[in-house]
Amino acid sequence: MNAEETNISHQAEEYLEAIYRLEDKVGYARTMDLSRELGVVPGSITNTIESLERKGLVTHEPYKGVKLTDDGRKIASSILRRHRLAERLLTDLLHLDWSEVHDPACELEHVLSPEILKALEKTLGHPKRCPHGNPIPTNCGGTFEEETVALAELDTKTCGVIVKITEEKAETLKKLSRLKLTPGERIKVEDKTVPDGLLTVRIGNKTVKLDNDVAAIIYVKPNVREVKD
Amino acid sequence: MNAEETNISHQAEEYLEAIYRLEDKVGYARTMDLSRELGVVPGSITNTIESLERKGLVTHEPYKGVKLTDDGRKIASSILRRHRLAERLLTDLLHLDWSEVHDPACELEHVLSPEILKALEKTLGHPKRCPHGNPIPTNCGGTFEEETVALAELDTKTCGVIVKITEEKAETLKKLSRLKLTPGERIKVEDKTVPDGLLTVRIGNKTVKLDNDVAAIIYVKPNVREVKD
DNA sequence: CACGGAATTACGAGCACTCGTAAACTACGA
DNA sequence: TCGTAGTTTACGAGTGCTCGTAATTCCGTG
Repeated sequence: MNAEETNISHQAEEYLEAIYRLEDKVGYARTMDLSRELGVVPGSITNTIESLERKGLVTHEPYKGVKLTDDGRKIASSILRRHRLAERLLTDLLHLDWSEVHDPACELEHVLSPEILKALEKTLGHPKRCPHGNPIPTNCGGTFEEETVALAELDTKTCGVIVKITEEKAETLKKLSRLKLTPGERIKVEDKTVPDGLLTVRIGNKTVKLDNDVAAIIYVKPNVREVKD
Repeated sequence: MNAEETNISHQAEEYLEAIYRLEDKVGYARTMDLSRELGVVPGSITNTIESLERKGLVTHEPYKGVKLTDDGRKIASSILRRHRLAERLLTDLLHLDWSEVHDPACELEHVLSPEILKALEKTLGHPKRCPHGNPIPTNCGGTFEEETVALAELDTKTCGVIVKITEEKAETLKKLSRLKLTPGERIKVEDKTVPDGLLTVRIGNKTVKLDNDVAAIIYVKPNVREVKD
């Protein structure tokens, strides 16, 4: 059935996942980005990328960037799928907070067999998004992306519903969780004129100030009252 | 907090788990048993055992057998705990059949953090046994063992309730599952006089013949109508 | 066109592990 | 006392992977 030896190490899976995420977010994956993302020195990145290229999972144009091949994208989206379903397992079934499920899901994603995944997806009711609001790739590798805009780019005095948070650092998420800045919540930009990159928003019945870098990872669907799952 | 470096590889965890199971079942763990259990040549077993001994996890009396130390037992029971809770996750929450959860649980057991485990146990309602009926070690390492007897040793014409199945080979379990020979079911020995190591039992409204080696891994609580969880 | 940041190359090295082999040894029952 | 199954010993070896270093090369910009 499967001609090629798909012998991917866990670490290689992490590489593919990171590339996928970066392509998703900024359209390309550069050495430096991967280096930062994975906590590995640039030289090592290039080396490992080369080995992934030998396996036909990425194409690498020197000094241009890395792109997933079809095979690579298939694997990467499968990993992301496992990752995000694992996150929903942790939130929906084990009732952990959405801000603390990313790291454990990084471990789980490597041990979820297709059979488990199938059962998991069925139990969860075929969710479309992970707890952070990012889309869960389908079994065939497709994703449906909601049209959203970064909170930082929303006009003053406009409302929207938080759709997704595009960063997974534990402490950032914990902060957002405490402020109830959660996917699905209604949010309104009160003031953008404050100097020093601060943004005033209304969430629930509270008003909070946000750093611009935080406002850059929160994506919102503007001018709607709610977002269907 | 923890003085010692607890740096156990996954494979070493499998060793400890196997030793624990064997001690439980027959009271000791010999090289050959481990060799069979783990699919590794006897010489290698002794080698690895020696490294476990250096870590203070087992004691090894040459030509006598291996025993877990207190430290080793602590780790082993924690692994078994993770393993069996993982199995219940798969059966109770993901609705997989109890006959097919052992192998995936072998993978899961290595990535279940204490936090996940705690949430899992709470969600499951603090179960006392795995889907095969074997006791789940508590957080402190204790277990409560039901008093049971092997089906093979039950007298003719006596009834009992299946408490546990003490083997985890997928095909054996699948066979039992198909026959509804499941923990919790009432069973009655109809006939033991058949030659050739066959045993006739009544389960549900059917009568089936069992090999003696199968009857040896089914443990029963005799003369009761049901077993509490 | 020179400069600085980014990327690449070509190593090496370490590691941690795991397992197998083959030869010697022990225990234990016949 | 002997034989055999079980066990230990002492190696080696592969292997697979991952990462860092350091020197070089490329690219775009001023």
